[in-house]
Amino acid sequence: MPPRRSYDQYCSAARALDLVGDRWTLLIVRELLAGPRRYTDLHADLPGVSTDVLASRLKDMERDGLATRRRLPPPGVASVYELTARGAALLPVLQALGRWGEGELGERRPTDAVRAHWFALPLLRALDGRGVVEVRLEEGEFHVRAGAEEGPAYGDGPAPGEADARLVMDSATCAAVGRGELALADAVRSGRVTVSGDGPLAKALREG
Amino acid sequence: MPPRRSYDQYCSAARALDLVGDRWTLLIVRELLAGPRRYTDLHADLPGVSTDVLASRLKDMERDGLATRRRLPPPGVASVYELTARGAALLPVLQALGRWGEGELGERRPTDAVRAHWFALPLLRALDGRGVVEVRLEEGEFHVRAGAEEGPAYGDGPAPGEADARLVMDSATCAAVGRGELALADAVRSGRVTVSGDGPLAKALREG
DNA sequence: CGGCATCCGTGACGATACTG
DNA sequence: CAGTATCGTCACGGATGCCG
Repeated sequence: MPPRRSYDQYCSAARALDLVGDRWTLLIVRELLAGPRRYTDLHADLPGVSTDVLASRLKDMERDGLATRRRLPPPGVASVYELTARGAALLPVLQALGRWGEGELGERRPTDAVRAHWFALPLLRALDGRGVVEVRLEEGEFHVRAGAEEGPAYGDGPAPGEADARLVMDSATCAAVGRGELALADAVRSGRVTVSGDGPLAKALREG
Repeated sequence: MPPRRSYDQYCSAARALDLVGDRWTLLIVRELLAGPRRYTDLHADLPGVSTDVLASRLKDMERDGLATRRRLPPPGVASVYELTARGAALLPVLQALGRWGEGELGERRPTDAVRAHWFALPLLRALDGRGVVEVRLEEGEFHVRAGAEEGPAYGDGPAPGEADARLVMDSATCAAVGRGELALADAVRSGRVTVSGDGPLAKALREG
């Protein structure tokens, strides 16, 4: 195992890039912010990454304390990767990158892959700690745990526990809310978002 | 010229990494946040970058609208690179990376390069818009333009215009203030920072 | 079948030398 | 001074094979 390549600069940003500056690393973090994932899941949701690079990145992340590998309880021989607290602390980095990248996003290109939970990252800011929200788009369903102190920040599918609100919208609306162009309350008012659930958040959203 | 390599994901963070995810790119941005720089300056302050990679990154950044090349007025045939507004908007990304990387920074390694203005990036947060401040460390002098709407966020040497305060401290103190572990006012009170200048900020700092 | 390891072709990178 | 040219090396991407 060769020693990790470093920029060798006494600068915290350069040190961060020593750890997460390699190709694919931050996108793996984005995936794991959605909760524990198996190797095969990661490979499926990161089209283009080769098997050896994915394995190598996961090893690096384990060595560097960003992720851990955990055997799932029987039955099954599966194991999952999940972020450590240190790894999860990269959320602000991904948010800053995402905010900056919004200007470049534009329309979806035919070659672009999409996963529903990729819409969760920008929503996390827009919801600003207002609880656990489930969202259904045409592309799929995901949930956001805005303001949750521990555990994954978002995830695929319905929320594991009780959600504070369920929202149905299209991806353009979801993107606009995530960008902050459209307040969630306004989107509900204009009928672009349908709210269900009976938590306080759901009621507040329905009643404007 | 080969088409730019892309992750091909409909995700703003992935799009951002398409543009700034290559090795050295964000560190070049960090350098240019200190103001216009010549090719040779960049090469000198980024030990380890090869000449062709530096030239290639600068071309990419020009093509992508992150930086522009400008001929300096005669005499001299020099030209400088400087960030566009789009490029300067990467400041939050570098700040997020820097904040995360603080935990890894530790003591300076013998192989680590240091430049005075690398200490400016974390200070920008700690000063929180309190004006133009000049700082002198053993490693050199730099200035921070906290809260400045336009122009470079920081730079080497004394500030081009009038500074609101001048501070002398050691690099450990500077790093602690940048990390938020030590309030600037407390550092002044304990004598770890010497304040000069007669602007309101300098007076406020001296008077506690 | 999930989780890699191996092999191979291509492109990116790093160091040095050289040029307008 | 500001790059381009060259070259060896390494990282990456794709395919395939192995092994529990």
